[in-house]
Amino acid sequence: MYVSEISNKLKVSPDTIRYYTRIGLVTPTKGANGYKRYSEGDFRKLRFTLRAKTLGFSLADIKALIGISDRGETPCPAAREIISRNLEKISQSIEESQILLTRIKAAAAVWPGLPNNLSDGEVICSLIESWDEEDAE
Amino acid sequence: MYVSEISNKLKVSPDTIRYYTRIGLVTPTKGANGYKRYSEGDFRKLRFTLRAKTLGFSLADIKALIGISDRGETPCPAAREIISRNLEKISQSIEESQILLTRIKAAAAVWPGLPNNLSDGEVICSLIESWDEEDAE
DNA sequence: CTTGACCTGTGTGTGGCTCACAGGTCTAGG
DNA sequence: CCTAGACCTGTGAGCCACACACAGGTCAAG
Repeated sequence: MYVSEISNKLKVSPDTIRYYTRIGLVTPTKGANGYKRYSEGDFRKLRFTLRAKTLGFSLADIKALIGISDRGETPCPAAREIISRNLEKISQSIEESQILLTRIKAAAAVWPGLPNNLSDGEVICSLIESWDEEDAE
Repeated sequence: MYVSEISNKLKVSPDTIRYYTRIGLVTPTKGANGYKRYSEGDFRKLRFTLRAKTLGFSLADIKALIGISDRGETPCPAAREIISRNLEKISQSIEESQILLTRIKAAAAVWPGLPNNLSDGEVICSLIESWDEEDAE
């Protein structure tokens, strides 16, 4: 299989497949015409990669898992650990985003009361300039 | 003011200040010893930058706002638009993260029922291999 | 004037792609 | 046999917002 066939089957851009190849997730052989040729195993690895990604695995994580599998060991314990790490990370980032959202909404609400025009070049935008007086250090 | 003084006052790393300088948010002058010297105006721009960042502004956005302000116009309308764009973006990303979280939890829940050991090298990790049958394509 | 602590600028690496570009390959027609 | 053009390929570089490594400069103490 060539890049385009793989990318069609997996419904991602050829560039994505090429990128995964570049970082060493798969190691296709070179055909006579110089094009990269992917094996069935490569295809499965790439499909695995895309699925793992939807579970929040980083490509570095995935590369490690593939390596473990290639050495004949079962990568499931490692995968389990990554999953639990990801759980925390994502919960945290959701929290942070929600805080950010609250902050933005608050800013937007305060807005109408502030002047648009400023007397000199000292202040860039009064909303933001005057903002963090409450949460500043 | 030198880099270190600015970074102390604003409680960010010197590298951050240097980076902001590199991308042109501020344009300090060069002192006799080759060190960059920041004016009061530079300081205010950098403080503004950090505050705007806590509202989700990108550095590109911020650079544009500073440019508008430098030309003597009021950047508040532009800032307003950016804020409303950010509101949407962040709401969306929160939703996506929550979906991801649900998916991971589901995966983790299914896990104990699946075999750890595989008969051959065909499958990398059965949890993930067998995963997306329900949300596939 | 030397030791050493600290500070500086620049270059490079990060993740996960995406895009630009020059060139190769393949098919249809003359 | 050759050519035109469509498509495909590989590689290099760019994106964001920094963080880090490194060589060298600066400054106070001895």
